[in-house]
Amino acid sequence: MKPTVNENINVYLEDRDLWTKFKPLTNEMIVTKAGRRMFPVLKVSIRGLDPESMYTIELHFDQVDSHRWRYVNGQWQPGSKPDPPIQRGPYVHNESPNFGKHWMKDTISFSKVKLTNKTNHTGSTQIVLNSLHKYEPKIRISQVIHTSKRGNETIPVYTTSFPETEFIAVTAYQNDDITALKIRYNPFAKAFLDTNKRDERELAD
Amino acid sequence: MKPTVNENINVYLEDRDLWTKFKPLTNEMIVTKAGRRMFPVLKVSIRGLDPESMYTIELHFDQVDSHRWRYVNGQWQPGSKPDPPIQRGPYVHNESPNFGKHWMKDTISFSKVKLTNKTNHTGSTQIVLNSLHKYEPKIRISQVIHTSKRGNETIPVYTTSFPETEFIAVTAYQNDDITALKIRYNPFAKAFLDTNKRDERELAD
DNA sequence: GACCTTCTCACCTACGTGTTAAGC
DNA sequence: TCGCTTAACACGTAGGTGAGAAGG
Repeated sequence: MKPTVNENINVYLEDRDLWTKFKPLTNEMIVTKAGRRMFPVLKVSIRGLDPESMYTIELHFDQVDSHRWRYVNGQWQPGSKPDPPIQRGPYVHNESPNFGKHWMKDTISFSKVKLTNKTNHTGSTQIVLNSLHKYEPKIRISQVIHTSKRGNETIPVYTTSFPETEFIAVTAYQNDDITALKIRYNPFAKAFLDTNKRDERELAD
Repeated sequence: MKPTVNENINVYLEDRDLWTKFKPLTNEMIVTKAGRRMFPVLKVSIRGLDPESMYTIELHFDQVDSHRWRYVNGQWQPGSKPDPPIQRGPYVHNESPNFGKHWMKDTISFSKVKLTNKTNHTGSTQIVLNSLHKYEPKIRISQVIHTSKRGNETIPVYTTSFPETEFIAVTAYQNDDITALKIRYNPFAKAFLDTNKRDERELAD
């Protein structure tokens, strides 16, 4: 059985307005030992798959250059040489494998992926990145073909990436403007939004 | 392609010790408008699947008799005639479809299924039951066969049920002993466990 | 009245945030 | 010292409990 390579596959980035608020400031994503979720969350919608065929969807993080970056005087500057690269598998979306009609039904969210700077992770949700290196998320769609009674083939049929979602991995935020945007739009950081509002009120008194 | 009907499939109930605490008292499960999780949670481990074949796993609730039950003087008594039966689809485990090797890797938990007494539900996790009727959970394993470019067949290959997990659906607990067991073993009910302990301490003072 | 259902509530579990101080 | 990382923390989101009063 041959893969149904559909020439009409398209992957659309959701929440593009939000991503474009971060992009011009150079976005940052926290990495921790246990793993930290991304914010904004990467979400896509997909069209053009064969509804009855089976697909697996993966998220990669491509290192976009060969620099270790430094934040100096409010500016990101490329350093001399990068840390040794990390070879790790991609994050496989937790609803994989599934039918084309499933993937096209609703927006696909990568909210469960966790970014970490520690190897030796058992969980399938953690992805290891080098801190202070620049990455670009990439989506790969592969078709799952049942070739015989004893095997399956996973054949890439589409790959795309989103420049708007580029970021530098950090262990603590460097740019205060990035921190402010994270607090403003991430519901889980509402504690700090309320504090800011209270401060404003106290200043007004 | 023919289904790989494996004669060696076996499904084992997990947490059997916990279930057998409830069984002799006649277990009860709450149904609510929004849907209520089961406790204990139904968990199984599966062996004997073909690792490379694809399966879907479903949970049914078989009505085990034709009675509407009543709790009178600390005893469950069968009533005369049951309410009209509800015809609804099964709960499909959220990791479906998936490979045999995936299902056999870890214990499979049905923690997300929610029991309700209201029809007209949009969610795929809610299962409608008749209150005061007796049910027995049943697991069905079906193999997914890609028959052609434009279709899949889902063929049942194994079905089993667990007498230990039988229960009567209720809108409020009838038997205080059942309530006590739920509080004792369900972490989400710890508030009431602490209250009991505090009461005991206050009595001791 | 008796029986069953519904709703609100306090109190938990579980975990996602940036902050801050300490560590290296 | 400086740059970066770690761990504890307060404070949110999100949602799972039975209790108890009210409703039908």
